[in-house]
Amino acid sequence: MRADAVANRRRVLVAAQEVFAEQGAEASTEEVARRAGVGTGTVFRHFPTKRDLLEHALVAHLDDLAEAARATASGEDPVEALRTLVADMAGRAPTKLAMAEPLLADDGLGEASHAAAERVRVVVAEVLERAQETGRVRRDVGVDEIHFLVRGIAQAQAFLPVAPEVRRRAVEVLLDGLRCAPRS
Amino acid sequence: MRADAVANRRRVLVAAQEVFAEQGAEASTEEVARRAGVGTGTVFRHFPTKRDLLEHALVAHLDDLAEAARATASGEDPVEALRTLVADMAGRAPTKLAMAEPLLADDGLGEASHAAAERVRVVVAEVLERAQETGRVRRDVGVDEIHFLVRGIAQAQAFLPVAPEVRRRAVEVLLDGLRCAPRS
Amino acid sequence: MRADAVANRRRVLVAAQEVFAEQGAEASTEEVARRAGVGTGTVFRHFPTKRDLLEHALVAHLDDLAEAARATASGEDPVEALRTLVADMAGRAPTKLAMAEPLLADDGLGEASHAAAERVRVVVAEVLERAQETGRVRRDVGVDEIHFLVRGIAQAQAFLPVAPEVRRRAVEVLLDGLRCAPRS
Amino acid sequence: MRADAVANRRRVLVAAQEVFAEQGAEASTEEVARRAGVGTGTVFRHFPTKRDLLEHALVAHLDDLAEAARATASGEDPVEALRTLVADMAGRAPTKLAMAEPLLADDGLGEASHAAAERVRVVVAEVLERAQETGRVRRDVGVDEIHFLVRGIAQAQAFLPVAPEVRRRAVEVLLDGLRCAPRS
DNA sequence: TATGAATGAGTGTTCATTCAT
DNA sequence: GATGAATGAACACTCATTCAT
Repeated sequence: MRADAVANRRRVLVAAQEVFAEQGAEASTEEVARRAGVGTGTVFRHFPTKRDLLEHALVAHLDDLAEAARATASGEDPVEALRTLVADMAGRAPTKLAMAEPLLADDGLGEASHAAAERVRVVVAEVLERAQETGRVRRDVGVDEIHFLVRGIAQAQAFLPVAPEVRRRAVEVLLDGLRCAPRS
Repeated sequence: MRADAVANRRRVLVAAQEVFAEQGAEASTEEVARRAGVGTGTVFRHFPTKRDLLEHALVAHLDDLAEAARATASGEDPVEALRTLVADMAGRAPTKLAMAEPLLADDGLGEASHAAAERVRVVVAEVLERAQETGRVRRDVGVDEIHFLVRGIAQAQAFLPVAPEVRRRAVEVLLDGLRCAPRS
Repeated sequence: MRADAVANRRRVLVAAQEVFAEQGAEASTEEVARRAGVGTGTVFRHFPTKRDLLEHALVAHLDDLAEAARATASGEDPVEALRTLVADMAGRAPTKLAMAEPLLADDGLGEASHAAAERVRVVVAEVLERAQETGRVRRDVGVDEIHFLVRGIAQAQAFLPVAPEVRRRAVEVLLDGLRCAPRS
Repeated sequence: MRADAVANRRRVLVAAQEVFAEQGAEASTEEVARRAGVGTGTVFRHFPTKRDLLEHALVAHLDDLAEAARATASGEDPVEALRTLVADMAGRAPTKLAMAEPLLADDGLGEASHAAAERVRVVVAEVLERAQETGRVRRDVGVDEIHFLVRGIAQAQAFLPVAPEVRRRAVEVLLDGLRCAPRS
């Protein structure tokens, strides 16, 4: 693939994430093309169906997330890192969901998405384990439960905007629930 | 309004809830009309835009929820009632969201929806308060937090199917978080 | 179906035959709509896919042909009627083929087309039999052979326009071949 | 023109005949390029419009046909050679028509096609004349009538598949018609 | 009032053609 | 000269909305 084609592909993916985040997955491919500064034909050359476009935009999004997560993981106090990561994932999730939902509703995520999701999962697992090793986070939950709960928090924000202090308290409830040790 | 008009209006609303629950809000108005056994013109006479149709279907849905909540509230042990209510809301949430999301994405919910949501809120508040009065539920959360968290749980299930035991543990974390008393 | 809908349906079919005869089956549905004086949506309401439009235009065309054939059959000398019918079919065939070819290339003719073609076949069989009863037309050919040869003559005209006297002589060869009795 | 350019031109023409024969003239230029193992740009360098590509593919096809006809003409009994030639032309005609039809529908064949067609015509005329000299083929038909009839037979087979015996009898009728002498 | 036919802008997608590499 | 990426007009088809019956 030529250098300019690579650049265009990248621009289309960036534009797609923006547009889908702002307008949802029903946004027109033409709008994505306009935002990327290319013709619609170019979008379709790189991503022959809208599904392909959504899927690859999702992959790009997940890869960004994984990279940010790795940065978070590397420095802080493990429990604090977990908190930061949860917040970050919650913040990005509405965009992620806008892209993932139509895929799920139509034959499920593809291979590329699953692979990218797995890359995210690996980092989250690492952060979680290190937090659990401090003894300040209960050990009977794993990455799946984290993902599940974070997803929930995230999606809840998609539903009517929520007052910041409400969200903060809700997250506290969640984090309190995560702390040691499960009481009956 | 004539009696048959009233009946038609009701049938359209019931059909709309069914159709939107099954196919999402992108379902065509014609499908709603077909399901209701009326012509599309009749649907548009009662609800001049698709937005109106979605909004009133949502109101009907919320009113059903409020009624069910009132029934739940009246009998059981208050903490058990809270648990039941959470489960019920979680079960209904996907349908609710299917209708609410496009409204939120386009100028927000209207007055009628807010009023209906408020009626739900009143019942949930009552159940929560009685649960808190038992001392077995932390007092620093209110209806908003409950709604927020429940919504999250509900929506999280819409996102990739989740293994039952994962969900169970996640709900336990949430409920643990809700119990007295916030630590640290 | 309402009276105006019936009228529109008829106008669309007439327009479709004209347009497909002039421009071939690749003519756009929008052109058909324009010619019929309706919106594209109306065309698609009556004929949900282009295939449907082609198929029903073909049926209308075949029904016209059958009716004309019946008129031809009723009066003349049987052998002359056969000659007239062959000429008429040859003249109409290019239009017929324009519509039939894409259908054949994509899953074959549908039931309605087959039924209409059968109605034509019945009339042609009748004319042929009466011509054979005069003893002036060989008896070892049937409707299928007639159709096959006429189709050939017809399609040959679609390929480069042919000088009239060339066509006349070619048809004479064909008719000579049809006359009694097959030699060696 | 450089040697590799000449080679590419030839490969494109061969690929074009294959592709148009298989998929019809609506096949994309990109498919032709892929089959030829070159880029689309190369196809368009040699044949600036699709019309040019079709026209030159047709010329190549007709030149192949003329060569084959010359071989046929050289050996056999003249009447048998005519029969063989008719069969060969009928077999190739669908491919020829696939390329010729869109040209005819859009401004007619160009000069190069006419020249190539004339080269074919010369060979056919020769075969016909020698057959007529045997006295076993009527003298009032010329190459045009042969072409016309053969084209018809060929195209008729493109239209709904025909039972073999129907075709055989139809061809007999045609050949009977060609034999001496025209009866009234 | 109820109906469902008509409308036409909008969507995803294809493809001949152009042009930077 | 060769390449294949970019372009955008065109197409089949959908659907919210209007309006004649």
